[in-house]
Order: sequence, then structure tokens, then C-alpha cells
Amino acid sequence: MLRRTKIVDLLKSATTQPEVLAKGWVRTRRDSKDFSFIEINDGSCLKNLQIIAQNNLPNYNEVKNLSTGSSVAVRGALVESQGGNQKYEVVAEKIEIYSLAPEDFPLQKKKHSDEYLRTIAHLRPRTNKYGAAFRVRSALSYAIHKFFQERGFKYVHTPIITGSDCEGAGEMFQVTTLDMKNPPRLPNGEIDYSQDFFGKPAHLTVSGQLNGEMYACALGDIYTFGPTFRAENSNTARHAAEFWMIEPEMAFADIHDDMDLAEDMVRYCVKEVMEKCHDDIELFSKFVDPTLMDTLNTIKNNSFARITYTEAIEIMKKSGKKFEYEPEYGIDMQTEHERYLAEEHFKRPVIVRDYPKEIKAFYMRMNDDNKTVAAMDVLVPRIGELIGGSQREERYELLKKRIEELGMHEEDYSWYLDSRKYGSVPHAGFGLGFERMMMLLTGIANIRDVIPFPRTPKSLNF
RNA sequence: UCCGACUUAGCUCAGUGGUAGAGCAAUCGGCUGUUAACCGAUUGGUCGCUGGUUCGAGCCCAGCAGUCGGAGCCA
Repeated sequence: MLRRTKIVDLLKSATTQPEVLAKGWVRTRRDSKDFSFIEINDGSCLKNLQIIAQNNLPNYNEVKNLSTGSSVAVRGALVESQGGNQKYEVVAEKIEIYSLAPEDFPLQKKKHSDEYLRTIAHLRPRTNKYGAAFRVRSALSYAIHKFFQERGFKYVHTPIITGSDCEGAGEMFQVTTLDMKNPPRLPNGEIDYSQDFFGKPAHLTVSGQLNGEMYACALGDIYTFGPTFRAENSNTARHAAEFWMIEPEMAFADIHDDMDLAEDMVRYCVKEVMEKCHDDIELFSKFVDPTLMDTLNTIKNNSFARITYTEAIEIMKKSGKKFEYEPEYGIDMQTEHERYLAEEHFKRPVIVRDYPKEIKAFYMRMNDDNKTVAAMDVLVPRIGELIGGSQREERYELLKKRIEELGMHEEDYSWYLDSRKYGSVPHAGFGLGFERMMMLLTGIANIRDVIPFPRTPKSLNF
């Protein structure tokens, strides 16, 4: 029984072979008088396999009509190709047609716009560009796990459904089993959540960080890698309602360890994907972003710039550049500022740290100046903020005071404060938007095109 | 959510008030170890929706919807 070989392996074969079995989807067909060239792709790699179908095949009449999108199994000899564009091709002895795609198959043998392909997101992975993108997505996921596992980080599964509606990272999606048309009500008219599934309001997580910290304070170094949900009405090329986030957390670590980890991880992943997905990355640099190779090589070969927030503001003030929002100590950095620093001033990724406490989250560690917190952002060309992290406030009294200052409810955080009450240690971590990393690696400009079935405001298809 | 642009054939687009066009795709035929092959023919449209102005609207006006770009929020 002859077993199927993937096209990626056939094309890598060291020698010709008398008999192979290949399966795939037809990309294009070119006919001669006595035979046809059929190119099939099985998703295992960017390249197609060229099939020679001669008119002595018993079903040549059907083979001659194979349309783009049809699925076939081909048995034959793997031989050296006479044509110049491929090393090997298969001379078919038998072509089994699984399914003939009708003439309204939406993918044509030409370039389609990304906007159109979004309307057929269920079929777009069958194109060169999206096939490449989602092979890279897989390779990048693996690279991330590999990076952390090689360094002894433990993978922690933090919950998707959360009961604290105050993680503070953005608007949340509510999860309920109550009858929306007629919810149970309290005497004062408010909805009676005691009758809901969990007996209280529930939401989809916006971050696993607080849970992750608890496990770092037990297992040492941990990371999470999972879906995250934000109900923000953000209509940009860089935001989705459902996206994947990586959140490492290290016990016995400070902000400098955190920056080292972030830089090592980004550079490791870039190296790994450039190696594993060479053909795919080449396609992106050829057809999507001509500057991609330079950007990736710069990341691979150079360390990141590191400055403080105060220095960043000074650099921008002295730059003479006209910003829409004037850089001034105390402002939150705008997209234009982030991109100026990474794209124009440093021309490589830059890590900015020690931000004013007013513009950062409650759990970030207060610096000795009592003005800034030990927060750090990794800014990269084209994307802006790729990573946001911090050393966490490990001092019980200071953290409690911050929670009070910001008008948050201490009782909601009692479990979180316990980690500071019992054997508190310095610890630090960060959050990385997986899709933003994908955009960095592929040059693809819209987040909707690096996630298989994107969820964005007013858009929930497939 | 705010600002701006766009919406015409299956796809990508042209068409600035007077009988709806091109390229590609598809279909049919020809030719060729071809490379998103090539040559010829054919098919294909309620011009986003609703209303208005006009003798006449794809084109002008208003509303709505969707898409895209930028901004905010952030990953």
C-alpha cells in the first residue's frame, strides 16, 4: 500500500522515485495537445507540485477539465523536471479526482485584494499569501513555546471566564445564561445576578496576568498563551475583539530581567521563524512589505535600544519634529511618538521604561523617586507597542495603598494581595500581543489578516 | 466613538447630467514541455439601499448600511 507523501517532502527528496502518491488541491492547469500540466498544492509548503497528465490516462477526459480548487490524488513517478521552475515533477500513472470545483470557485489564478479575501475567510488559506501567513502563525506559536520551555518556564492555563470585572485592561464581554428578554430583577429594579449561572456577573478575560502572578509565586517562571477578549469599540488595523496573548511572569526578577527576557524572546522568535519559514517570509518581503527583510535582520542582529520615559520625551523635544501631540513629561505616548522613536530615531526596536505612575496600572512597582513606576514597553517599527510589561509591586502596604488611591475595591483583590501577604517576592512579567508579533514577522498591515477568523466590532462571520 | 474616503460584471477598476466600458476570471475553440502560458470567440450589470432634484441620474442632494484609511482606547 503506497502512502501519501506531502509535497514539502517530495520537493526535498534526495533522489527521483519510481512511485509516489501525492494529494492536493489544483491551483492551475495548462493543456498541451497530448498532455496537461497540473499544479497542485497541499498546504505543506508554499510551492506547488507539477503533475504531468498524459492523454493515455483512462480518465484523461475528466483530468483535462480539472478546475482551480478541485481536489485530487496522484500516483506516479517523481522525476527531474524538464522545465526550469522546479526540481521535480510527477508523471501521473493514475489521477483520482476527489471533487471537481464548480466554475464559481471564488479564488482565481490572480491576485485578490485583502478586503475581498476577508469576505471569504473560509477559503483564503488556500491562497499563497494566506497559506504562508498561517504556516508562519503555527511556526511562531511553536517558537514561543520552545523559547519558554527551553528556559524552564511552566505553561499555565489561566481561566477564560472571570468573575472580577476589574482587571482594568479594557471593556469586557459579559457571559450569562439569564434570559436577556426577561432577566430576574431585584426589588430596586437591578438585574438579580444571584440567579445567573455563577451567582454573580461573569465576563471573558481581558488578561491572565493577575492569575499568572499567583503561579509565578509558586512555580517560579511561568507563561500563559491563550485567547483574550476586549469589548472596546476599536476600529483600527491593530485591534481585534478576540486575540491571543502571551504573558510570562518571573519570580525573583526585576524590571531589567524583564527587559532582557522580552528582547531575548522577540529575537529568538524572529530567528526561528526566518529559518523555519524561509520561503513564506520571502514571499512577504517580495509581495507584501519590501522592507521586511531589513527589519527582521535588524532585529536579529542588533540589540534593542533602552531608554527611560524621561529620556524619550527629551529626545522627541530636541528632535525638532512637529508632533500632533507635543511631547511633554506626563503625557501618555501616542502612536506617532512610539513610531518616531522606533522608526526614525533608533531605526530598531526600543524599550522605554520608568513611566509616570499616573499613566500606568495599579500593580506596577513604585520606583524610589516616588514619581515613576518600573514599567517597560517594547516599541517596534510600523507596529508601535508590541510588548507592555512591568516589575510588579510586591510590597503589601504600597499595593494596598495604590488600590485605595484609585478607588478600587480592596475586597475584590484580597486573593491577589495574599501573594504579597505570604512570602512576597520581587517579580516581573509582560504581555505580548501575538497577532502584533505576526504583523511584525509577515509585514501584513491588518490584524484581520493574521488571525484565521477575525472578530472585530460589527463583524462576526464564519 | 471621532474625522475622511470609497461602494459600477465573479475579481480589479475606468466612466463628472444624454443608449453601461476595459483587463482578468469563466465558457467554447486553437496552439505550444508549459510556469499566474499564449491566440481567437462567447457569456456576463436592478451602477450598495431608500428617498429627493431634473425632461433625463452610475454621475447632483439627503438619510441609512457596509468597507477602507487615520485618530482615540490598547496587545
